[in-house]
Amino acid sequence: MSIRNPKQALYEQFAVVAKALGNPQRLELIEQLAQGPRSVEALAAKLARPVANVSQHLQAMRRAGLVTSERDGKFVNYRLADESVLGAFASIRVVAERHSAEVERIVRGYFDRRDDMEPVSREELAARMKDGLVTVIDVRPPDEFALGHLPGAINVPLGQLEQRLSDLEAKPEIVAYCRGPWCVMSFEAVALLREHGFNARRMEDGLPEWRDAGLAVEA
Amino acid sequence: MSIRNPKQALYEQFAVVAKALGNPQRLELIEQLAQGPRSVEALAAKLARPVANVSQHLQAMRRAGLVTSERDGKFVNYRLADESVLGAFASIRVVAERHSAEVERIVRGYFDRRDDMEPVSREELAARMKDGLVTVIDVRPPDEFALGHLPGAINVPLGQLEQRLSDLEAKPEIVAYCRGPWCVMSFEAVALLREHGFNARRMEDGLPEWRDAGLAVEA
DNA sequence: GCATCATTCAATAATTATGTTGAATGAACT
DNA sequence: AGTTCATTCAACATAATTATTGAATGATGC
Repeated sequence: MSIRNPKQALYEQFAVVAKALGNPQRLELIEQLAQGPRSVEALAAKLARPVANVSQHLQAMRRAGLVTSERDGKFVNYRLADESVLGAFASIRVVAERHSAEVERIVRGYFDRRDDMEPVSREELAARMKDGLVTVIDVRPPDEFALGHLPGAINVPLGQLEQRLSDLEAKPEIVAYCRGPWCVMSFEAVALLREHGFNARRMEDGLPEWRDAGLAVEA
Repeated sequence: MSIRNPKQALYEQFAVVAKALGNPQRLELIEQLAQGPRSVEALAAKLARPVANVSQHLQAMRRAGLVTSERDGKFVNYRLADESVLGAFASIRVVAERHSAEVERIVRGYFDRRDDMEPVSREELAARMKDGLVTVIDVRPPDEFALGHLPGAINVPLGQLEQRLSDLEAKPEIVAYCRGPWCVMSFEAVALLREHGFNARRMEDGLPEWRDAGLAVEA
């Protein structure tokens, strides 16, 4: 029976989606796109990869239904198809975190040296923001900040943090966040702030997760 | 990509997991394993694939952390690593359902065909039986079958149908019947057969009506 | 029209994934 | 010890994926 029954045909389609997620560069593109729509050129610059290569990966994701594209002048802007794409990314990350010895090794080796940096959850941060007890800094580059950030957050790109320490208000606590749970910049920011005597922590998640949770975003 | 920062290393690990999900056969194995632990042999039988092939897919999934295996006598039982694997499967399915035109096409085609499960009338069936164009299956329990059935019909109780699919002759069409026009079993039988790629319909009436119409009955 | 520039395409080469076959392994049973 | 049998391995062929390069496309602005 070389006939393909509908069930198998469906599995093939599901596999197409999973395959489109099965590449580190494409996952990185997804994380970038989670910040907002981007042109091919901008993404290529972020990943430091050839434009043609990024374009091909984006097209592969478009064929799988992960992203959509729209021409704007001479640019083509890609964006995530919807939040379910981030959901799939997140659930894959959960599997990897739970079952990949390699992930544990990497995480312990790189992140856990600083795991006294207990992260602040979205909910806790939202509550403390309301009470005005916290200064929130967004350590992402200005272009990403411009496309959306936590209400009241101030943008201090990591590279400028050290020069701008004196600008920071001395509220009881400073919370730094960036692109997502694995984004290194917020770790480095907190490390630097603590070095200079600030009471600093990082938010557990990044802006995409904050937005997906239905919390307010400022533009 | 010769230097690999920890972030990229993590993306690579996430990609390993997604890649392991990016194959229709492995997705089907996951669905089977969702029912409970299974041996390689049992899975190979279910998927109707060579044992060595299934074994390799299972090992690929084990390397990615999706499943675990445990020896039990001469069998090796595989099981899902945990429920997060099903979560990943589900979230991929959601993406596919929302964004794949192909999935929509398959689903619509499949259900439409189910809806128009046009029954075969007694007269039409009798004619097609004479021409040898049709395999007739009686999905009632064996005791009822023994008391009388359509000439040439084979008895395949509904519960055994899935295991005995390979026994079925590949005539142009299969017609299932049971106790009467309101007997659910023939509906289910036809649905199952179509799922597996057979061209199947149900007879409008059951055996009593057939007999009452004066048509031949075998005992 | 013509030049510019972001994006896409096409061709190539290298790597990886997949399925098939038959042999090897290793536990259980006689 | 030898046999059986589920599973795994190894070798091979084929197909798919990926990165790279340079050229083609197509919208924009002069």
